[in-house]
Amino acid sequence: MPELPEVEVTRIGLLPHVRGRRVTGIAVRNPFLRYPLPPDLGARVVGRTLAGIARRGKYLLFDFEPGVLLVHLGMSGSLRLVPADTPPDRHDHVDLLFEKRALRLRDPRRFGAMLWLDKDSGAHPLLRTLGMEPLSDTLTGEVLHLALRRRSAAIKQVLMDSHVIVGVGNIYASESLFRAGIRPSTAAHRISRSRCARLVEAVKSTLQDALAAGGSSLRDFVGSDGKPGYFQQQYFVYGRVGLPCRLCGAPIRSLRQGQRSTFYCPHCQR
DNA sequence: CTGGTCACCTGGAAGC
DNA sequence: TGCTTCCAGGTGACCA
Repeated sequence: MPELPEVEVTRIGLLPHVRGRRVTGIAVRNPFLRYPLPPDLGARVVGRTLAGIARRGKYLLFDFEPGVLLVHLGMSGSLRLVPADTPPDRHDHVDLLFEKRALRLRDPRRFGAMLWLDKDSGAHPLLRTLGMEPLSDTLTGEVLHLALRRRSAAIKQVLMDSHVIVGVGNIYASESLFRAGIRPSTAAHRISRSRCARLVEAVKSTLQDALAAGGSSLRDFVGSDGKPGYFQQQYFVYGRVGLPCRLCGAPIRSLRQGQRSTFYCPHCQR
């Protein structure tokens, strides 16, 4: 999916256009996402004013005061604002109508989600168990070192575990480990305190750089304005198997971890 | 609790 | 050209 930067780019892009606006209708063309759409979604949001959009991990939280509309983009989801009369594509499953414009959810693979959470949305099972926000001050090298103590799994897989840290997906896990100079296969609990500090800085800088570039243009992703991001031009390792490392020239290698591809430089990462 | 595997779904690219 | 196989941003459920 869109990882944290792409989700945040979407949030920031939408916010000024929809905050304070009233939902005038909805259109559901296919309610079968990862979870079925709530049958009463229309009754919950139509006529309500959107107070703001928050983000927790890769979840977008549309605040309608009495409750929250939770949206997850899965692997292939995107949200865009289009003129309300724009003909839908075959994977445009849901529209939230705001007067003359539609906030349109497109998701070819349908791994995404759209749910209604009543007050106290943070207590929802999907949100309650989430780990630390990587860009918050909560995440420090010390805290990460502690969190990794009982984890013998490979650091790449622990980095992607949303119950530890949220928002770091397959692309940014590889990129962060490259920046930190750490082998993705290293057992998490064998990483020293000082290397954890370096890793935390690498995760933060990777996500921030991606955010500044407007995210990555993924196969199925476009930002809320329909424009692509450019961060993929800055990838050090992701998708670069066989190509020379941008720092040392050694050929980038790949391996499989938990049925996902990992990329790393055998010389820069130990 | 932890780690490993599977499933969910569609489409594009590569291989034969 | 057409069919088959593999691969893709996520993550909850299930098992040992």
